[in-house]
Amino acid sequence: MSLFSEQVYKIVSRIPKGKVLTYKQVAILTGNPLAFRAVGNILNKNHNKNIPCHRVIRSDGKIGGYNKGSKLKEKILKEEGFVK
DNA sequence: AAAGTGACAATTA
DNA sequence: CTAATTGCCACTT
Repeated sequence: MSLFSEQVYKIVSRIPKGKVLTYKQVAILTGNPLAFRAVGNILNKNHNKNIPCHRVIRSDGKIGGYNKGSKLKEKILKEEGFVK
């Protein structure tokens, strides 16, 4: 575990239900606005169930991916009432 | 230790 | 407007 990943986990886990953050936003909150690339990488390698990684989407408004299947991610977002 | 990978983003054509 | 290219970071091998 590195400081960066730790920050990412902390922030993502703090995302309230019904809300979503973009990878860029998360990167900014971690303190590295240019590490949006790494944010996705962290969430991808570490599929922690304590962390709602499905609340993180692309800045383009696209779903992006999901360690359990991007299909499920999209489903969850719709279930939680998030609409782009 | 060095090179490669990826759930991205912004720019250019 | 959409499609393709380049740059970036941290992690994995």
